[in-house]
Amino acid sequence: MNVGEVAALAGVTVRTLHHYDRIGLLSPSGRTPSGYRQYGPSDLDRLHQVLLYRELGFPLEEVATLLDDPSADPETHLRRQHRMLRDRLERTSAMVAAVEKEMEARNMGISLTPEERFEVFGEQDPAQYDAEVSQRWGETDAYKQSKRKTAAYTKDDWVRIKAEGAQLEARFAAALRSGAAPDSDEAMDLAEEHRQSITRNYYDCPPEMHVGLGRMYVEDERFTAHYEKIAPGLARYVSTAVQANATRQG
Amino acid sequence: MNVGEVAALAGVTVRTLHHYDRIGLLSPSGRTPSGYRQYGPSDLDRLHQVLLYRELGFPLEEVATLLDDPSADPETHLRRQHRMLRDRLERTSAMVAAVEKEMEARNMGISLTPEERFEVFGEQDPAQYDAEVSQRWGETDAYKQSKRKTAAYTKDDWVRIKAEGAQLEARFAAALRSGAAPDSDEAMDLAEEHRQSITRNYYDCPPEMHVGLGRMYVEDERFTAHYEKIAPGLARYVSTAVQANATRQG
DNA sequence: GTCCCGCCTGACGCCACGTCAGGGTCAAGG
DNA sequence: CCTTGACCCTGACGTGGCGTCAGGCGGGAC
Repeated sequence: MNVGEVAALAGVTVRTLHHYDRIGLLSPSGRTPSGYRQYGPSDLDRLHQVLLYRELGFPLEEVATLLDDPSADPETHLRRQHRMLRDRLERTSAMVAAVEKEMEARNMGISLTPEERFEVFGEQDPAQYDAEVSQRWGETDAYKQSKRKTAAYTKDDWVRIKAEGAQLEARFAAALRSGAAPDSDEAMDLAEEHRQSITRNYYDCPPEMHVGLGRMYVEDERFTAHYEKIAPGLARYVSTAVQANATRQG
Repeated sequence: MNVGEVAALAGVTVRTLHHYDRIGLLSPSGRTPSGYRQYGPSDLDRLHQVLLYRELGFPLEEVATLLDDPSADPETHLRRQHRMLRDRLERTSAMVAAVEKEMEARNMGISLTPEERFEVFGEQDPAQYDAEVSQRWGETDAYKQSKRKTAAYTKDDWVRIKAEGAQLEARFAAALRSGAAPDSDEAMDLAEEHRQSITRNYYDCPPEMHVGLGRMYVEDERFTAHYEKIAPGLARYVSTAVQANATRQG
């Protein structure tokens, strides 16, 4: 793909891609003989990450160091992005609430105190995550070692986590074959186990979010295919069990 | 208040306030004999608006024209801010969902198409609101007249809307005095009427949001006072009725 | 009086691009 | 085969929204 196509796809300008090339943040993996930039799939991956981090307010230089850090795998980035996006969601809804409060106050002829109206503009600090951890732990050797260790851990655990997932899927399939209803205790318990394993291994996944994942298993053909390959009807079975489990909990 | 205090309150730097003064976006209403900037309550109001619009991505120059537009009263700004913040909320949760999808995909060894991953970065365009209406209506005289008319309307209707609100509150008070339970049909109907009047006159207010407002009536002392002045116990009565109505609808 | 903090006004710097300028490239159509 | 128009290239300068000194005045606590 050449610049124009990538730009259109990603919703940025050509100039932006030129800029990212110049500062070494994202250089296309190839060039045509005539000098045209040629972007490959891996470049798109990287661009995606760049745009996410940019959206989250990181300066480009920091984005580069984040993405070039060899001790940080894609999962690390996704988890960080997820956490920051959820923070932002919270902050935005606080602002929505503040504006609603102000509207209602005006509606009733009440006026709010300045402190109140400004409180939503408090600390945000985009780079607080690195800063925070550096401040708390210092850039000591212990901290660095722990960081390396965690990175190593993740790689070691990777196989185990994958196996754990596969085993759960197998147990789901067994339940399906045994004729247990998707809203039976057995299926719901499996769903709950699934949710908890996500929370343990990846990110905090409350039942509500879990239901969203479940929906995706039947709505997105590739996720569906993944389950159907294990046992026919499994995608819908898991999805229903997840939903039943969430209802049971709520 | 002098710069430092305002800066601390609003969570911005002194330099920022200097800048806003220089470009004429926010000049303090007074100066001490020695030249110190003196900010009054109205300056804080304006600063609040400025920060909201800035947060929403408007360039400062546009913020100035928005806030200096004599045909736009505070309610107009609040409604616009509210709408844009809700848009942003939607967009952010879409991004959260996208990241979750990606995590889940990786978890299952599925890879997403580039289009899919970039789709959340589609159009956003901060100034789309003005642009949109200008494009659709053109900067014609008809458009300008309609704009003036709406502004005039709002001012004319203001009295009616206020009266409508007061009347509703009186009917709530009557219901309370008559001994009707807050979750009686009578009270819930009043609550529904309240919600619909907000939707008609101010902003779209689904039951869920309405419950939030109701909570505020008992949690914020000034809102409570407003209702208690009409009839003792009215704040909690209205709040409960609103919640009952939302439950009935949901 | 003096010490220190806070305020003032320039003036320069920086980031993430936007916006020309001047010129090569590529594919479709005449 | 040549033109035409859309697309690409590399400088180079401009811009918005401040950050960051530098040099100097104001003010109140001791």
